[in-house]
Amino acid sequence: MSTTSSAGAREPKRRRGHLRVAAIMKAGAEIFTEKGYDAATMTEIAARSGTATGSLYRFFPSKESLADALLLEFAQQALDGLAELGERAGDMTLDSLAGALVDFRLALQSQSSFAVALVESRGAGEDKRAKFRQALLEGMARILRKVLPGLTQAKCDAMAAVLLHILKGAVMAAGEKPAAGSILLAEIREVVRLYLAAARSTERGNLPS
Amino acid sequence: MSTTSSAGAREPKRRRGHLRVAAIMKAGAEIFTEKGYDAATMTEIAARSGTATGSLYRFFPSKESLADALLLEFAQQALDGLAELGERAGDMTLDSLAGALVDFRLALQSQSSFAVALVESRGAGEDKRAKFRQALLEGMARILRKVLPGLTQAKCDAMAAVLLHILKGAVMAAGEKPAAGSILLAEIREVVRLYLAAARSTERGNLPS
Amino acid sequence: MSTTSSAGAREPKRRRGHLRVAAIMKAGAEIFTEKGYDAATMTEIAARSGTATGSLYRFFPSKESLADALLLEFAQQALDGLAELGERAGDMTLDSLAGALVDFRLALQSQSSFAVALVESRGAGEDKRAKFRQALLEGMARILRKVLPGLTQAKCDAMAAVLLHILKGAVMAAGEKPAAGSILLAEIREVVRLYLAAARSTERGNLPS
Amino acid sequence: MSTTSSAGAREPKRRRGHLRVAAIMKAGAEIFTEKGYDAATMTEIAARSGTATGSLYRFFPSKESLADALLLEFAQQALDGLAELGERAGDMTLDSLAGALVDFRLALQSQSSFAVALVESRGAGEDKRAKFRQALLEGMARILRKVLPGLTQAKCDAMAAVLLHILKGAVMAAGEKPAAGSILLAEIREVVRLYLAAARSTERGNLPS
DNA sequence: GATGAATGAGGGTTCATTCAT
DNA sequence: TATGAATGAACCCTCATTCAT
Repeated sequence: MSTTSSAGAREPKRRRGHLRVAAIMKAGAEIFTEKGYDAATMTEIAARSGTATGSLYRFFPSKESLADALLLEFAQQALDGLAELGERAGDMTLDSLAGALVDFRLALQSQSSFAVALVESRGAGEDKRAKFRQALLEGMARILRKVLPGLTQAKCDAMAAVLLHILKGAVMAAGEKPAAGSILLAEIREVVRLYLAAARSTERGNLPS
Repeated sequence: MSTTSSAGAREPKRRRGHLRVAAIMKAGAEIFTEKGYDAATMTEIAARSGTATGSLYRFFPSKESLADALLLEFAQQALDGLAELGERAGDMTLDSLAGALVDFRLALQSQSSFAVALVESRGAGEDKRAKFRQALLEGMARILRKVLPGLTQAKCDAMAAVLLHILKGAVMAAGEKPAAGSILLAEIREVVRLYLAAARSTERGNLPS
Repeated sequence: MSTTSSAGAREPKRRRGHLRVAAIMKAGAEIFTEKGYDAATMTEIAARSGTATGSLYRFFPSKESLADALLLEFAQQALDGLAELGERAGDMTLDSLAGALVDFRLALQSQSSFAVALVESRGAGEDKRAKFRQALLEGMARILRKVLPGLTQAKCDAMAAVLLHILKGAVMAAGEKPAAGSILLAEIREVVRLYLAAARSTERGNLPS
Repeated sequence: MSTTSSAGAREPKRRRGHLRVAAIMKAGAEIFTEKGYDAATMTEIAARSGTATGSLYRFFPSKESLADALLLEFAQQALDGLAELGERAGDMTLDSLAGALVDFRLALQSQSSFAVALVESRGAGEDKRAKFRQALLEGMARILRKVLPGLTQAKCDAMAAVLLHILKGAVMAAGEKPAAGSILLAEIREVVRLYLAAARSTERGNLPS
């Protein structure tokens, strides 16, 4: 009881804490996206999120830690999205997989366009990004193994890396004027499809079962 | 002879100036690449190039001007390389063109690994980059029109953008351990080849002659 | 009561802010006076006022803004003093007006010795100074019109400018050793008196009523 | 003979040196006038005078020394002009002396408008200016003693200082639009005349002979 | 715990002065 | 001796971070 009540007493605080953190991360995401890591200022992030600088530093003890948190969130979404796609992948044609991959990447971007800037730009934190990248690669490789089971491990890893890169191009497409953009998107989808299809025929040779 | 000697009288200065500029651009390239535009400091660039800050500012009157110079050099190389490739493209199979494109991109990167960071990075100078990118796209589109004359203008432009993006992946490959790297490179070459080949069959439809 | 206490809650901060600003303006006044605008450094002003550079910039976001504030304060005092003198001027003999003008100028200087350096000094902000000077001239002309109503507008304006300049000489007097200084002051007062008296006889001619 | 010839051998150099110095001082005067002491740069002065920085520093080993030389030149002119006026003063009415004094001050300004800025503005070199000012005061006092021989020494010195200050006002007049300017000048001349005339009647009392 | 004023190291840039040529 | 490129201390200003309230 006392436990419960004390927990209850704390709950609002925690909830408030969560709201604060969410507000800060939202503001951070926006401002990092707008200006890049270096040009973003903690003061502005604090202001936009309606937080005092001191409070901001209670939740994120440094600018880098805020960027890290944002990155982590991005990684979470990316990995979750990839895993979820992996579960559906078995039932898909390569064609629709290609589309799904592009959509996945676009969704990622629109949800967390900020993080990309961070992932690309920061000098420090190389290792964190490497780890995240590794996880992404594994997620992608898992999908490939599911839809193209005949591939060697090495081929699978290489394809994962290449696909990840190609998909990044979808973002570029989204930045263009709608007309040109949708053509670009179609092209990217087509490349992905071609790549997967080619891999399938390669696979045939390996897996004559 | 007297000409030579009199020319020599100022040569050392000029030569030293060129050396200085080269050293500064090298250091700038490195540090911009390592840290990005904002986080790079003129002081560090000066130090790494063995120059006093004041001297650095004699050659490049602002941080931005140094970045611009680096970008220009990169653009020059990129555009020249692309143009040169364009001249050879007519005589190539799509296969060898794919290889040549990848090689071109790699050469670009190794010569000017720096500029990428700048081209990607945030801030002012958006327009300069846009212009450069436009030039690059045109160069690529020109090649495509040469080897795939049946393509529509729009398809050509879209392919140019997508190819440019895919080729950027070659850089990633170069950053890997040799073993994995050469596999990755091979994959990218393969994707490019597939993409070109697919475009050629599309083209057949358009150009039934 | 509660009002008082709640007001008091922020009072210390505000009071400290005011003290800070006052200390900064004092230091700025001193150092601008000692070295002139360009040679004065924000670092030294910060140091002399016991403030960190960053804090200084919180209150005055640029060197120019500090100079402006100083100028404004000076202008305020000058204009107020002149206006106040103008109200008393009607009841004064020209003799006591001469003394009052000199005293006014001296008071101005001792309160704000700083601003003179700024008003005189070079650079941007020419217009602000021109505006201020214009206001001063008008204030002085108003006094003259009151005590010498027969003067033409043009004569009045000219006299105002000349008087303002002569009075500036009082400052010079204040900078001398007391003995020589009081003689100088007496001379200046005398010149002013002479000038006013001469204007009055001129005026007689214009206003034979 | 050998002396003569060796002197002759050196003469061209000396002459060239003098030309250089003159060019530098001219450029220095202009640029100090245009921008003030601090904002003027040795590089620009060198460039405008067609001199290499190194050479400039051979003649004037520091920025301050150049300013000093300019000041000295100004002092020379001022003192010479005053002395010359002193010689004519005996034969003049107070009226024409007033005019002559104003003209003298204006001439000084137009010949060396630069130096005023230097005399007023610089923090260092207080002593040099004091010495110059002292010489000026003596020159003025000498004139006064000549035209108003009955004055006490103290009165004379005080008047000299006040007159010098009033005359400075003539510069202000010269800066105005012609119309207003000539009115102002007339006023200043009038004040000077009044001041001198009043002193003469004072003097009468002292010197009833 | 929350607040936001205060801090001061560090960034880009300038310029008086020096010194290799 | 003349030159002008090189030097580096110092300037104005910013902002991540701390701490008194």
